[in-house]
Amino acid sequence: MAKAKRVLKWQRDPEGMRIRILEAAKQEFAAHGLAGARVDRIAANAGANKRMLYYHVGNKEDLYLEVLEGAYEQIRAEERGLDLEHLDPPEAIERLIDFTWNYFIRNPEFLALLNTENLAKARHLKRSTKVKSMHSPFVEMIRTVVNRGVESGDFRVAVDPVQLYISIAGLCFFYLSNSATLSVIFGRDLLKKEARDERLAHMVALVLAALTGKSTADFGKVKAAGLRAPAHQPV
Amino acid sequence: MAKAKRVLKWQRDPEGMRIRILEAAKQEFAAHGLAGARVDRIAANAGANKRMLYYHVGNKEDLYLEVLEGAYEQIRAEERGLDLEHLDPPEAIERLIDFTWNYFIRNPEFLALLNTENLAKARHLKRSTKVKSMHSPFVEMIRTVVNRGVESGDFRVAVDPVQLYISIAGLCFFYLSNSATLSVIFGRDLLKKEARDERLAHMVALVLAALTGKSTADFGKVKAAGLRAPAHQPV
DNA sequence: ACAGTATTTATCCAACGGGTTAATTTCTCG
DNA sequence: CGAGAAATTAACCCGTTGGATAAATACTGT
Repeated sequence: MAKAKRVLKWQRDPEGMRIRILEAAKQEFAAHGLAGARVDRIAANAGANKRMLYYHVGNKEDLYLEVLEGAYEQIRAEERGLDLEHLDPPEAIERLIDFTWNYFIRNPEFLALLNTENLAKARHLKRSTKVKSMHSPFVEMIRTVVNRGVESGDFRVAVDPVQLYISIAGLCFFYLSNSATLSVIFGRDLLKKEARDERLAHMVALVLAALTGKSTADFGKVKAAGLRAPAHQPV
Repeated sequence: MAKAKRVLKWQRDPEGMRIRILEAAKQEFAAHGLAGARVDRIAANAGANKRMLYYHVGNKEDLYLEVLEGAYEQIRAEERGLDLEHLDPPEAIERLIDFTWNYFIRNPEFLALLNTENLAKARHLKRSTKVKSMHSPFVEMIRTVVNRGVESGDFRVAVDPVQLYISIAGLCFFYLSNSATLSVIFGRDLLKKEARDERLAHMVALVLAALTGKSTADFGKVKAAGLRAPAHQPV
């Protein structure tokens, strides 16, 4: 009995616990929305007791807001890492689209969270000074790129950077966020590798063609990346 | 007491009841999603007893699916009414964008329902033979328009109609579906009249510029409809 | 080693929410 | 006009769920 080395029933790890809780919450909210999310499932997936959520973060809505803020924080951080200054304008735009597209693919929860927040009419976001203070560098990046493009003659016209930003995001977002229903409607898997590649090529071609006035190879190639529609009745 | 002309407590109206239930359900599901929707609220807003939902339609999920199918049915019907045959290609494309844009504006519940269904990974849509059999005429319309455009020389290149369809829908969908969060991020109301007009002009200009190679007035005009970004830090 | 605090576990509960059962009223048609 | 079917109301049931309370265990500094 002297050897009875005291065996721990559990260890303290507040930081780790908090991280696991927020990660589990992110997955849960992304998968089921705010109303559909279950506090017990979050706790279980975090390997925690339900009480921990309230101890470390707060109630369900606090948890949700924290997740949402974290999601914005993350994308803003990655956006800042993208420097388009040294690229010539068309390449910069392509890089921008490529980044947006792949960020969305790598972080599907982000798309789901945005949809959930929009279902709530941005009720939480409005109260978050944190998010409102996190400005995306993209609009300014686009503005300078477009200006440079117009000066160099690469681009024919000036475009409102906000509109262009929303357009690029929209081209990527809609395809991915709605891939489930679109895949059913069109009767083909829009998320498989070839389909994704084809989509990226199309988006880049579309935007660059509009800006430069010259059609790039991909946009023009009829056969390229299966730009042809399959011979059937889609919707 | 002989005069006691029997006063009715309620009247029978199965068809009307069914319609009111489905309408109330559409609003409820659009406003709160599948998990957030409340059966009692649907009943109340339909001016009915909760039992009526189960009597006329079925359980919550049946109700949801019926609403979803109805939404697809409606847009398909309106789509068929749009004939692009007699327009020359650029005008046809503009008409297409205009229709899509305004349909989404007139039917915001449709956007919300699609988001809800995608959150559910299209689980219900997959089981709906009804929706799968309703083919949108748009892809075929686009195909012929693009072909005509290429032949006439209006368009420089052939584009996959499916990609173009998704792009047009995406440009409209994202802006409207995410207007709540975007409005907060950009610090301005994206749904007010001027903003909507500006957006429509931008989308038409973007797509037509890409297809025709010529920049239209709106796309080029720097001042037009406030294409200029406001002088501040958005996002 | 021990007192005090931080962290975690173990239960509990009241309200909510989907769905059901049973009674009531209206309508139809012979 | 009256009986049976259709439509609707009223009341109830019961598992789920967010949240709270209380007790236990692990750390930390002295």
